[in-house]
Parts: sequence; structure tokens; C-alpha cells
Amino acid sequence: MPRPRAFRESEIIEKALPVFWRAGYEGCSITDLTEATGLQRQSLYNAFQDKQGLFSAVLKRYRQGVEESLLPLRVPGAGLHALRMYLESVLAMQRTGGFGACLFVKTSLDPIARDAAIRDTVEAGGARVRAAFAQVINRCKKNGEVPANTDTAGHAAYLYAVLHGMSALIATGGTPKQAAAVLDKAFSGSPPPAPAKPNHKAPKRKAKERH
Amino acid sequence: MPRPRAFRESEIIEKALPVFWRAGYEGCSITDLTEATGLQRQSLYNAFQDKQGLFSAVLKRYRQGVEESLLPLRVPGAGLHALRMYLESVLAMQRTGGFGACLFVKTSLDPIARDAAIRDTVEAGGARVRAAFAQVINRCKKNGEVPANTDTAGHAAYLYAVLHGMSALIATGGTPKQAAAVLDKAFSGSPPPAPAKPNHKAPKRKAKERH
DNA sequence: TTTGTATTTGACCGATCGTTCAATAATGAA
DNA sequence: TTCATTATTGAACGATCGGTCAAATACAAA
Repeated sequence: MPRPRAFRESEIIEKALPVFWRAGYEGCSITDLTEATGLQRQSLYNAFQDKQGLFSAVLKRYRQGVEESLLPLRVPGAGLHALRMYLESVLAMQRTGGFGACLFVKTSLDPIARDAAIRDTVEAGGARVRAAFAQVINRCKKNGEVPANTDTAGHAAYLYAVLHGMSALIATGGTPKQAAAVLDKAFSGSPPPAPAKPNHKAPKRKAKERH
Repeated sequence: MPRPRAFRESEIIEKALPVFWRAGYEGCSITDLTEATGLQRQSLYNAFQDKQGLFSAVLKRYRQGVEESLLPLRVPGAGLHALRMYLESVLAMQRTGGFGACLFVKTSLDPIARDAAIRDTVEAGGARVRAAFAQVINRCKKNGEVPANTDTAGHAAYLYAVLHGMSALIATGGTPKQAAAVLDKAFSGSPPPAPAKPNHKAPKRKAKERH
């Protein structure tokens, strides 16, 4: 019997996401958010409790987007090539989007990260990405694309660090050429620590194989 | 003939630095800064023009500290071992200090980085670090510690990315063990792309050699 | 000791912050 | 049509924001 909402929450969240992403939690105001979403203040408060409630919803939505972006890594044939393409696509999106870094990383450096719930969400998000990387690496160990004695979590953390390190590099004046060199180094120098034959680029057409 | 200052600017800047570092430019208020420095508002404004003026001074001071931290890399004998120790010391300091990342990186993600002067300072700071890394790598190329055909700027950017990537890793829930794995990978997998003999840890006592 | 000059002090500015109140509007159930 | 319930609207809340004003203060040159 009550009056129905004139908006869908998901739509509001998606409009608020880039605002938070660009400016950070402290860096954007409720007015910024009402202007971006088209909602009145009170409607926003009705739906999301307060600014932090909206931000939490935005973080969840962001995580959902991250999960979707990880889908190419979930496919059975996805190996190092897919991983590299993932890193490249994230970097490309960050460049075009004009946000300087992953929202999880940005948020972790924001004072709002003192809040335990926010911090938990951020850390869980990062862990999901690293777990997806680890999944690929484990597959590559069975493949032979990566030495079987590789420290999976360690290598996943390594690629995760390379990804966000490239963001930091670009954000602090690094050139695209330098970022490309980083990527090359990360994917050329990492597979051959154990096997005798250091031939790189060996399993070229491994993606889209049988599952 | 005028009344002398009751404080040294450098002292104020050093007290303001951790405040900005922890909370970011937008995240701390003038009141935070007056409380941390012990100065009254007007004295602060007299000395630094405005909030951004103080922040600029803090950034310069931070850069000075970075330069000092780079000194061990400037010494003639400093090689890959010194570089690795540098990365480790930065990480250790970030852990003890409780700021989540390099102030340059944090600032680059802050809305204040839209200001051209701030952005320039941040990028110049990052470039100085990368240049110091490159200096070491060049030395190592002559040493033989690193292949002579190495892309110096690229490898410097790589280690720079690894450093800040580890920060991001830890900030988003990565474990110290994972960070250690990243560091190992960065320093074990990088030297041997060109030379035939993949013996690592060869030039052990290269530091503190003749200059 | 007088005087000029800059610092210190503390109150104060308008603007904006996140948040809320009260009135109005719109719906489905009765 | 009436009622109960929630959404919307727009004004307003106290607190805090960055920044400033004006008087009192302390020094050095004269």
C-alpha cells in the first residue's frame, strides 16, 4: 500500500560509483551524489541510510564488476596469456576511466578504511582477485605453463602487486612505455625459474582448449 | 624590527607531515593541523599562505626524506642487494608508520592532484625514485650483476611498480608472507633473462666496494 | 624610550558538511 | 473512497570547513 519508489537502487548505485571512485569517500559530498544520481537528499537517505551506506552499496557493486571482469580467467582454458590480458584490460580501463587506481586500493588508503566493515570489504575484494589469479596459476601448473613447484599464492600476489604497481607507476608520472616494460618483465621473467629449458612463449595456443 | 617567530617552519612542516600522510589532503582539517603543530590558525596562514601552501611545503619535505632514504643507493658499490634492502626498508617503514602508502602515490590518487603544481611535484618525486633505481641498474650493468642489454628505465620502473604494488597488496589484505614472495620473485626472476648461466646471488659482497 | 613592523591571539566569517524535519504526494488494501 | 504507509520535496539543522579580521604583543632599530 505504500507509495512506490521512483527509482531503482541499482541504477542509483551505478551512478554514484564513478563519483566515489573519482573523488574518494571523503572527497565527494552528498550534493555531488544527489547531482550525479538525480535523487533528492532524503530519498537517498531513505534508500541507503547514510553516506557510508551508499558507499558500502557502491563497494559491493564495484566488487560485482570486478567479479565479472575476472570471468575470462575462470574459463577452463585460461592461462598466463589470459592473465596478462586481464592486467592489460584493467590498466586500459583505468586510463580511459580517469580514476587513478582500483577502488579497493584507493579505499584502503582513505580514512574511511578505518571502519572495520569497509576494510573487510576491501580486503575481501582484493583476496577474490588474488584467488582468481591463483586459480589460473594452479591450472598452469597442471598445464606445464608454470613450474609445478611454484608457490601459487605467492605468484598470484606477485601479479596482483605488479598490476597495482603499474597503476601507481602511471599515477606518479610513469610512461605507458615503462608500464609496458613492467608487464613484459612480469610475464617473461616469472615462468622459467625451475625448468631447465628457458624457452618463453612456448604454449602459445593454450587458451580456449579443452576443459 | 618586527616580532620574531616563535617557531621554526621546518619543525611545523615535520609535525604536519604525518597528519597529511595519514589522512590525505582532503581528509585532514586546519584544526587537525593546528593541533598537531601547536600553532594557531593565523600563524599557520602567515607562514604558509593557506592549506595547500602548507601541503606543498610538506610534500617538499617528504621528497627531501625520500632523497635521504635513497642515499644508500647512491653509494658507488650499491647493487641489487642494496636495491632489495631499500624496498624492504620502505615496506617496513610503511608498516610501522601506519600510513598505507608512499605519500606521492597517495597524493596522486587524491582530488588535490588535479592541481597542476601538486601533480608536478608528485610526478617529479616518483621520477627521482625511478632515476635512483636506474642509476643502480646502470651500475649493475657495468658490474655484470645485470645483463648489459637490460632496458634500464624499464627495469627501474619494474622495481618501482613492485615496491608500490606490495604496498597495495598489504593495504588490501595481503599477508607479509605474500609480500615476501613478491620481493623474492622480483629479485630472483629479473636478472637472468639474457646470460647463459642463471646463477643467482653471485656477486654477494659488492656493496661497500671501491668507489 | 619611542616607533615601526611582523607575530600572536582568539573571535569570527560565509560556505559547505552530513543529516533530519515536516509537509505533501502517491500508492494498494480495505 | 477512505486509510495506512511509504516516497518525495524543500527547507532547515548544528557542526565543521577553509580562511580572515582586529586587537594585543614583542622585538629591533632609531
